Amino acid sequence: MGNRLSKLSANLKEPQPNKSITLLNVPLFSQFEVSELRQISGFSSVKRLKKHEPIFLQGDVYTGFYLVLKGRIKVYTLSPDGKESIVHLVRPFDPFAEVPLFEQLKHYPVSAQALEESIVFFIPKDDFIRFIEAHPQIYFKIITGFAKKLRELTTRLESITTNEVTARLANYLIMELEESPSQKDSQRSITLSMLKATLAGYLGTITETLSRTFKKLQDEGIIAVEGKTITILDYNRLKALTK
Amino acid sequence: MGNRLSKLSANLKEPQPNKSITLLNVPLFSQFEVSELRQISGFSSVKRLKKHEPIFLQGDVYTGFYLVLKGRIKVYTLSPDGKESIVHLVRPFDPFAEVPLFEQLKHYPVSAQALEESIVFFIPKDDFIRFIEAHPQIYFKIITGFAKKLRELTTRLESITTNEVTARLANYLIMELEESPSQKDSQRSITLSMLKATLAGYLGTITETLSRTFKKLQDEGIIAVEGKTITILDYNRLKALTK
DNA sequence: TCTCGCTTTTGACTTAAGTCAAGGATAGCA
DNA sequence: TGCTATCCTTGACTTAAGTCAAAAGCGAGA
Repeated sequence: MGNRLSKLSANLKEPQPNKSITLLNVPLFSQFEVSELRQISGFSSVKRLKKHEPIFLQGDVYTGFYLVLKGRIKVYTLSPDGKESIVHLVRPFDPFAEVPLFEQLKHYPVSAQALEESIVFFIPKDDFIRFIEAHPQIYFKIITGFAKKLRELTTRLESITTNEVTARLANYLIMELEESPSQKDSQRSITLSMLKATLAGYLGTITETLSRTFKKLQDEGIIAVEGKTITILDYNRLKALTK
Repeated sequence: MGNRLSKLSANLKEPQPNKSITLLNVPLFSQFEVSELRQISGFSSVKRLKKHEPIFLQGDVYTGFYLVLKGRIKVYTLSPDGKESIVHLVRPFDPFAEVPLFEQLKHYPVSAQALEESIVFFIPKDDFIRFIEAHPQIYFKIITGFAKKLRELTTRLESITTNEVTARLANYLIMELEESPSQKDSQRSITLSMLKATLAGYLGTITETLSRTFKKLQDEGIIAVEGKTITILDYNRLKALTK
């Protein structure tokens, strides 16, 4: 395993190879052998992104999809009047912009931007289609990934239509807590990887309302907010707001 | 082709076989030959549903998925306090409850009910998994179907978070008009296949608000509402509300 | 360390949509 | 044809959240 990792890290052309950052961690590719992963990294490229750096814009010609290796990516749309709507917040090892591959779209239907300093892996569509044809086992993984996205979206839709902002924020905080690695119950705190305005967009509200909602939860002693760090003081009461 | 159709209709055990109702119209299966379609109908069953008849409930043991052959199906969830949230409105030839197949779920995560008199096709999960394994070509169709659902959900999420009810209703009416077969611009009218309360749920609002919104559009001379029939009087102005 | 610009908070106000309650309309059935 | 249950509409009122404006906080670079 150590061998695999170091070979791959070399392929990713990382100046200071971080062994934990490799395609081996990507569920989409987890079934493949090193030789096949080499093949993938052969036609793909690594991109380092600064905070807030755009990746592609709605309407750009569709050339392929991405995997997040490190950081956080925001996938969003802008309505004609400039209102931003957040479609996904993508975390490490998950793909984004892979859906258009299967829709004969010629252009990206959304925009994407790095929320923090990030590393992504770009996979050109034609090479990937060729790879799929030669390795149809990957279909199942693609389906599994889509199923996960569908579940996430239906849950969000449900939350936005039936809950008020307080419940949606509580949902989000608990989800972050559960998804974030380690520190199960020790230090129950979350560091936002985005502007509060972005979180507001994800929750289907605006920054002022989010600010007031944070304040309300803080006044009630349920959380403590210090800049981008939110500490959960009373998990049970937070959970109770969830619905 | 006439031959194929009649054989299949027989398989569906339709008392008065409607030739247009066959698996041949189902995109998921459109690539298969008659012999394979026979195999599918061999392990599946046809269910005739009365208006408002429940199909399965959230929490029921997951036994398989469905295809709509005729009618309209509502897929929904109920929140603890009884508020209904509509996940999908499924039209003929589209599948529903197929996502859990790929999530190792043991129970249906949603409920489903016929909105009008309908005919559905039930496909048991174990038989279908065996079929998939023997016919991996179907993976691509499944992916395509999921991609379509993902697009629909992101569009709805966007519409619900950035638009007001008037725009959402306009969106819906135009979508219905475009999706409904024939009658392109001749008679521009829509017949709702559901209660107005259900449509309200789909649009992320409530029946009173929907009623007032219908009235507003009617007062402005954009549509005419007579019971479940909505006639579009001024397509351009309706489209302009869309955003 | 200071500044400038961006982010966040706060306040006062508006508004779209939800709630509650009542009255009509309508469809399905006896 | 009439009855009843369900569906839909309307009115009066409340409320959560959005808008607009200003001040405060903060952070990256000079």
